[in-house]
Amino acid sequence: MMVEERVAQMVARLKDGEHRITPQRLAIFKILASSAGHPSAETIYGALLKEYPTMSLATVYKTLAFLKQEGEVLELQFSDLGNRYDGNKPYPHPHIICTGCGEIVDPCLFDLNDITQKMMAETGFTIVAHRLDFYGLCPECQQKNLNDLAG
Amino acid sequence: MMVEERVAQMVARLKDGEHRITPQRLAIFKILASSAGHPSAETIYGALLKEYPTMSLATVYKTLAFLKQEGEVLELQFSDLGNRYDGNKPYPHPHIICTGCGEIVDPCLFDLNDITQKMMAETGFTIVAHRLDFYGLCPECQQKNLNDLAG
DNA sequence: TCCTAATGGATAATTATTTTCCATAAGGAA
DNA sequence: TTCCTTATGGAAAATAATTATCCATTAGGA
Repeated sequence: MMVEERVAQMVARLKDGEHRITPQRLAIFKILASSAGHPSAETIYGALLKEYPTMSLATVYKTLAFLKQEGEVLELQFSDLGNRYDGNKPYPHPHIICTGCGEIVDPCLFDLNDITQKMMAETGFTIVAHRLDFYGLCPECQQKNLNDLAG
Repeated sequence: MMVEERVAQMVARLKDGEHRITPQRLAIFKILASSAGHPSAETIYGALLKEYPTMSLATVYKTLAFLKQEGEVLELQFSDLGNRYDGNKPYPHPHIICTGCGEIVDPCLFDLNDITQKMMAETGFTIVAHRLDFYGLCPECQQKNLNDLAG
């Protein structure tokens, strides 16, 4: 989906819910829609400061909480890296996290529907979401490690 | 594995590494080995206070960080629930988390080896660990919801 | 028993996130 | 377009989890 398309989608959905579209919110939507990675609140805040010098971190957090509640953003919780946000695919999907540089990548999708069904049958839970993260070193960090060993 | 067996295992491994076995550490090992659930640092601290009135939360955190580094405990990070610890199966395995009561259950195991192999081939990452969490309502919370609606 | 580095505990510090409170502004209504 | 109401933004304080500091204590080998 194109960036403008995704932004328009967020705006439309929020208007339906009788929520206001403010310049600050729109700016945050744009950042989320145009981020390939998974920015933190702090990263989003930093990217907005030039255009919105009065922007407050609290506003970023409020907007993220709001988008999360509306199902328009996926929150990935990390107590060490800080939480990260995905506004492009706000539904469960796998991630690969580099333990070297902290990069978070979306691999091609595959779904866990079959496994989820089995889990529900086995445990009696009603499962509505999941999270699947793989941890390792990205190609760049692997190379860097080799160089460090050689040098 | 029996509780004593697991505790003995932790003690043996730490002694190998030239680490000291103190009464406080031993007590934390026992709690971890005998917890079916996934206690938080605070929960472990609370359980120890009766026997060790001078126990400090810092000691619990230090010991958990130490066990994590030694690969004897699995840390599950949650920025909202607080981190939880699993000293019985300190290796990646799936969890089911109840969004109602916060309970964390281990379903029967299945492995993601095949999927992990595919991920590595696709992305070029060297994957060394993963995390798979399912979110939903446990049977008790489902029943409670029904009762709330009826009442 | 002695010795010494590792450890425990009280406390302060950090860091991410949330709340408060009030002035401001969005956007529907007139 | 102007007005009005109420949601929102922003500064700052408050929370809460976790980590670091500092020093007295103690585990456990010599």
